Amino acid sequence: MYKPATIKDIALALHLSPSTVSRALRDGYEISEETKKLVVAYAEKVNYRSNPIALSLKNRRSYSIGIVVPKLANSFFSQAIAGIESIAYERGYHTIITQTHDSAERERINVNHLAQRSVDGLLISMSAETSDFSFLKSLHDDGLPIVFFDRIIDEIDTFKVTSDNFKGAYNAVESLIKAGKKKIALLANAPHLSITNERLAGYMKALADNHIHFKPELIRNCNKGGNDYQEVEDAVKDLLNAADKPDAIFVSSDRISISCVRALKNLNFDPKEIAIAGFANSDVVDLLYPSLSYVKQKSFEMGQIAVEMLLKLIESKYPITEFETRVLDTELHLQQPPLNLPR
Amino acid sequence: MYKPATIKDIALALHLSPSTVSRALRDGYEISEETKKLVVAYAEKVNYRSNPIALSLKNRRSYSIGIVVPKLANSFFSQAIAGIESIAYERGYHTIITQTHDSAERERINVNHLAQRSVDGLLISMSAETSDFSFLKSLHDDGLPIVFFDRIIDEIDTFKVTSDNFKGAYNAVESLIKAGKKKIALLANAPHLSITNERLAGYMKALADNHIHFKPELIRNCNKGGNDYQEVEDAVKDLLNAADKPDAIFVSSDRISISCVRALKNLNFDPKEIAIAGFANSDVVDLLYPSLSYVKQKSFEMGQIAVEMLLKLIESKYPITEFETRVLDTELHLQQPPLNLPR
DNA sequence: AGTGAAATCGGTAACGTTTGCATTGAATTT
DNA sequence: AAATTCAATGCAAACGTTACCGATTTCACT
Repeated sequence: MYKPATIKDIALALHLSPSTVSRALRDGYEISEETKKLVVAYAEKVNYRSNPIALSLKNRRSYSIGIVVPKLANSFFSQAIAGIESIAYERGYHTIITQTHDSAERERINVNHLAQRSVDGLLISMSAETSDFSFLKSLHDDGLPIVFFDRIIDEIDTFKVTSDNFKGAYNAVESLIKAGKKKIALLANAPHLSITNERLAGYMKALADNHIHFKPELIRNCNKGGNDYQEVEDAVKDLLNAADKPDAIFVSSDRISISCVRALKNLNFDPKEIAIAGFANSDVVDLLYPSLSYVKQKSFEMGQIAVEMLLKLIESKYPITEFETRVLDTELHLQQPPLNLPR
Repeated sequence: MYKPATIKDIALALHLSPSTVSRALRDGYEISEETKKLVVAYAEKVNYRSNPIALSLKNRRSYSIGIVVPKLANSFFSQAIAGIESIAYERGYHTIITQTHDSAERERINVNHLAQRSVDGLLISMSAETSDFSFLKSLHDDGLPIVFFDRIIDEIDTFKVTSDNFKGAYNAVESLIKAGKKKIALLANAPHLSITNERLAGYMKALADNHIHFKPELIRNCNKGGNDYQEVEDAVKDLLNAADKPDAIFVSSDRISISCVRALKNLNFDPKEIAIAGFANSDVVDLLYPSLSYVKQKSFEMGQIAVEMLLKLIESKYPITEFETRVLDTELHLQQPPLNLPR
């Protein structure tokens, strides 16, 4: 059985008390240089490592932060996590990553598990399914530092980072209009997500500013957030079989954008006839066919900002009451000119 | 400050001792039904959750397993993790996911951190950069259960799961030959990875079986494992600018396959002239252009099998000395017939 | 010589939980 | 009635660490 050396072992071997050893290892001022050297040397020899579990129990601090995202396979989130880690490691924190697969129940379980593992704080992007935030609210009320990113919620007052979803959507839809599209459908995520509504607003404003009448019948919500391909294909089929067939689709969600591309391919639609623009952070969007214009979020930066906010909360001596919601720009990548395809 | 209810709190409130409360909650036979009901009811009321940290300290068990992979953004790994979680949660274990970004140092840090957090076991797929396995070996010798998956190593004797990389490569290369390709280049990952060599062997055997002379000058290794796009583009450019230009490329690594597709696009090669076949687990491979034949690994299943092996190790009463290496089949998806592209 | 301040170290409790052992009281047996 | 059994509960130690409070020694200064 794996049994690492403890402070007690060292104390016993060196005929010292555990407290002296502890202080020597932490370079306490009250310990003589001589003893320190002795202890440090012996600790080195037996490869002593302080036991983080014992420390967590004692200090109620773990120097680790919990991350909760819907899906790791979603590039946006894995990029954001990379951003989080880049800062966290630098500051001496470890990360514990969990995914919810957009299930409200799994989210609750994961969050509670993290809280009890005494993570020092939580970074969370909400699952599409969650509508009851009370479990988070009570943890937050109890003093657990939480920062929301991307899929933020209004119900809890704390630091938040998200993208300028309104503008991102506006610009994408505008680009479609400028390309001559007149009937632009909207394929959206679950309607109670913050990002869904902001992007919907951007879509509507772009239409209005360009004097295009808004038609509710051109909107489809995919409540499973693109986790279920069939749902997306059905929506696309439904839209494109309508009498008043749209000439473009704006997709307001990362995963759904991909599914929409696949649907157009599977349904054999001519890419010339129906343009796509959508949010997408996959690192291969530019290689997809049919190709699309895409709105890319600054996922890595968002992760960095989120974790910095969280560390501010964690390390602050005094309770913080003034919170900020950072909104990041998005990047619009226009659909590439028609491929130079082989005949 | 966040402070959940403890057994002591309950004991105090109910004028009982902590031990009685503990036994009541675990349904100990020595406690009267009456008391049990009382305790359980009160625990429910104050939302008592046992403190996993204290339990870990006491039992030297954490009911959590550590996962170490090179990169979450790599679909293969996020799929494998989903497989791991599906079983782990069912069996009452939690997962702690970390990524190494193919850095040997980060790998060592993460592994040691997990070991000290007293995970009950480790699931690891090695970083491309690692050549010194001593840190793993010593942990394993000390009794930490470890299971390797996908990128396995010979140096440590334990359970392992990987794909039939030989056959996967063989079939892919064979399919290229059947499609009439004669000069097939190989774009490979770092040469000291287990999977690299197995796939190389499959490539060579397929050539030999089809009486194609093996030419070492058609091989390029990307030591950064596709994390550096430029490295791949350079290799592709180099290959295709040769006098004896290949008519196909077999890519023996997931990320590099994607980079290769991108390189062909950026370098403006005619997909008709140069075919690609490669390992790839991205969920959008089928939508890429230029398109390719791809070998898909059973990532989800691999994760499931790996975690089952690990749990066997963890929960076994007696030390296990007979180890198995499972080898999973791969699926070959042939390049789709030429797209019905718009003129 | 006496006082006291450093310097250096040890003892103990505490974090939350479990567990072997001791204790209590009541019920049962002889 | 005394002895024995049994059910129900409490006590204390332990997991590894640190913080507080003392204890001891040395040494300088009056």
